[in-house]
Amino acid sequence: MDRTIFLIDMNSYFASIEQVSNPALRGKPIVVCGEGRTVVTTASYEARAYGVKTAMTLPEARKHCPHLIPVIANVDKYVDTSLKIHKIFLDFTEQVEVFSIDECFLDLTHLVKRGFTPRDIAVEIKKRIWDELHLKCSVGIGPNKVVAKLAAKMQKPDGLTEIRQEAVRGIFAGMKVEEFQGIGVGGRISERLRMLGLETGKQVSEASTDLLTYHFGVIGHYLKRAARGEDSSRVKKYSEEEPIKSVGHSHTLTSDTWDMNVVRGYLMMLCEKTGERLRKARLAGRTVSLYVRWADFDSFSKQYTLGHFIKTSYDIYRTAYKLFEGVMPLRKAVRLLGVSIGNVIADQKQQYLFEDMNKRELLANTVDELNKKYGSFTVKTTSVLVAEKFGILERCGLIGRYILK
DNA sequence: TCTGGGGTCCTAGGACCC
DNA sequence: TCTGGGGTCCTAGGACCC
Repeated sequence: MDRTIFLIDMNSYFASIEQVSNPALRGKPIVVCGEGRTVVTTASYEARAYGVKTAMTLPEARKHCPHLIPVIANVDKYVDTSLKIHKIFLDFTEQVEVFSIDECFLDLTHLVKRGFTPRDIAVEIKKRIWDELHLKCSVGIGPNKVVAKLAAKMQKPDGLTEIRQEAVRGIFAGMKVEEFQGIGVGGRISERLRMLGLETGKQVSEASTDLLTYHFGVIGHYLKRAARGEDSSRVKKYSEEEPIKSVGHSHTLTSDTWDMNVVRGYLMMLCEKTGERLRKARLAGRTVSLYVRWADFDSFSKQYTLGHFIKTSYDIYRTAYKLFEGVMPLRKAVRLLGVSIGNVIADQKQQYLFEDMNKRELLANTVDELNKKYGSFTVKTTSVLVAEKFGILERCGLIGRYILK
């Protein structure tokens, strides 16, 4: 039975939202980026015309376009806009699977059966997104998710590409393996496929399953099918939300450091942010991971699984710091620190009254509530105060934005 | 101012239990 | 006493996605 699957990919998403909300940025070459030692997250089409690309460093981007305007990312705003876009999709089908902040799969088989053409549905969805949010998107249409995903990449911006079932085999057979990027075939895999003499979709689809599974494990089976444009996975319903598996934060220091005070300060900040989000999601976890990238870009991760679930920033910090002690004394300067908590479960206890919580949880919750109401870091726990003492907030570029409010 | 930040999944080896 | 195997959990690293 033929299905009609859409992949809708928002064009230059973060940059377009910034241009919609600030008229002064419209028609200008802008990039959305982070703070400190950062790279381009999204470039507007005006900036792309100069050769500015995602993942470029800011100085590099400026070389291409000297009058480039950098805008600091405001993720809350982008999430908010995503929810509005999802609402539009839900008017067409309940099978809306969120693939990323700017991409969704939609199963519109039922509308096609009722006589609407895929193209007309796509035009209507694009019109609504434009009318209501002034944003453009590319729509890829195919008989399954893999085909829809590749179709969406074929025309940008403001694209609309439909690949019919009868055309799938021919199109996929003629594609180079590098063009499968985005459907689970990244740079490393396509490179290894090439080394095996498999350069096109046709060659991969005709390769022996034994060869593919020998070199790629379980991915081998998937590769052979994907290279033919075959995929039977269904589009999930919007209500079937995937449970969160881990929550974490990482940050590249403004400059490499040997200073343990700076390391401790950053770890506290990261644990504070991680804990805050963990509690906001009403979760608790028991595996704490530490990620360190050294100045020479070498990196390692360490994790520890506790016998009980934790959720306070302090408990996360205690474990993360213990992990860090395992690499002391430092042999190289630290470039990046990351903390995450996994093995998470829903934390029912939080629905109980305050009196059920121990003092530390009560404090953490109260701080979170106040910060939610009045802005991040309005109320500071001791760890943030210590971080502040060592100048970490300033180094993070946070001073003035939060502390002085 | 060379190289961000948020995730997920897979693998291989070791510990431990039956 | 020696040897083997299955299952599960954990760790560290790598690949992938946007």
